[in-house]
Amino acid sequence: MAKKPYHHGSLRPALLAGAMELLEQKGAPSLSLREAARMAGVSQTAPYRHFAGKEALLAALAARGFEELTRALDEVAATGNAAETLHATGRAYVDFALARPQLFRLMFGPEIRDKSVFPETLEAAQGAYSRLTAAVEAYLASRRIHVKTPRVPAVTAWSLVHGLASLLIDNQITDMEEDGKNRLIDAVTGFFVTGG
Amino acid sequence: MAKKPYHHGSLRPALLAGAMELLEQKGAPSLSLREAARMAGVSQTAPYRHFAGKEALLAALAARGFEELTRALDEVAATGNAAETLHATGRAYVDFALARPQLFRLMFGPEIRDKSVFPETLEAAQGAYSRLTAAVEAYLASRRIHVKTPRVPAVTAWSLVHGLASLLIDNQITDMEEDGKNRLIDAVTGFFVTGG
DNA sequence: GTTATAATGTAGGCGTCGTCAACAAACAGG
DNA sequence: CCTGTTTGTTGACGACGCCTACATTATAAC
Repeated sequence: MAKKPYHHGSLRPALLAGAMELLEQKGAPSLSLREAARMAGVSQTAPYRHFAGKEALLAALAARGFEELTRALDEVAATGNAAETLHATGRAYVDFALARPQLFRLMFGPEIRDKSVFPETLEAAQGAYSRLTAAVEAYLASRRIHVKTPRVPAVTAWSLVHGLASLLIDNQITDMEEDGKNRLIDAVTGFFVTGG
Repeated sequence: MAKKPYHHGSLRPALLAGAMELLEQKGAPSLSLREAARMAGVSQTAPYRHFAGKEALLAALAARGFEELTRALDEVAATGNAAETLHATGRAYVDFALARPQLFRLMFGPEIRDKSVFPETLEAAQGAYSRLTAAVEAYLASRRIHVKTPRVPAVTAWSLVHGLASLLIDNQITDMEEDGKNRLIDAVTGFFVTGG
């Protein structure tokens, strides 16, 4: 029986892993530093050696989330023509939110008050945003549409998929069987490329 | 000096008023029943005579929010042609979110786990949704577009404005002066009627 | 190797919160 | 007036974030 040593050895990753599990089970507000510490088998104040406070731990989780989202967007980035890629990007964004709703809420919600306080989180978020922008730009170029900056179309496309994802995970869209919901997601995420 | 009587007299509205103020200042998670009770000048457990718990109080606030949103949408419902009305409806939705971000977050966020537990809130939410649907339906009719149900276009329009509102109040869209932001909002909310 | 120093973990406590049980005051209908 | 119900109060429980003071271990300079 390995009795536990005074020092954990890799507490920071252990805390992040436990906290990520708690996050996905119960959401950020119900996640407690104390419970994450319990899962790692350390005292309730040990986490403060690795994170400035609860918000800093959440910010680290959010950064991981943005990295995973970025990866998911990259995976569909080279499929078919620009219109298809844009559609697939939107679909991947919504799929990510549906697969990990609590993480998604944390990434975009108010629990992390100012991302600029957490450079790692900010950078990871910008990485994900750049994938969206790239897909929109490529689409515009393929349609020979020229704009000074792609900001307005990028925000439009982002709003569309972000709004759909938010409404879905917050249970605002009800009374649909699974199949109809899938078609709905395809229709909405495709709206930007198919036009009105 | 009127010393306070044992019975407050109208505690329920007083609690709602105080809680609404706290909500808009600090957000739902930081709002405490105890502080609302303090503002009303009663003991910390008095609110339990009028609300089953914190969530029930929040649900009542959310219901008020949906009623105000409904009113705001009704105010722009009869302006100009159907396309203009739809655009104005979207703009009013975003304006509401910007004017009362914490209330907006509460209305659509996860603090109220299941609206069906709070019929007043559910009904108020459906009232607001019906205004959105009506505007979309009128627009489709004006363009002689026939659909079996307006669900897909309604959800599309809703996603667009809801996503934009969410991104704005969660500070995801930065580095813009006020003027540019206003044009951005006009462009995004108009996207549904102007087409891609 | 010994020893100073930094890193990492613990113990205990403060003030806050949501909620519950038990009790007290005021109102309302007979 | 008397009685039952409504509406308040008091006091407590467990959980939380976070703080200070202290203990243990790793690190590295000599």
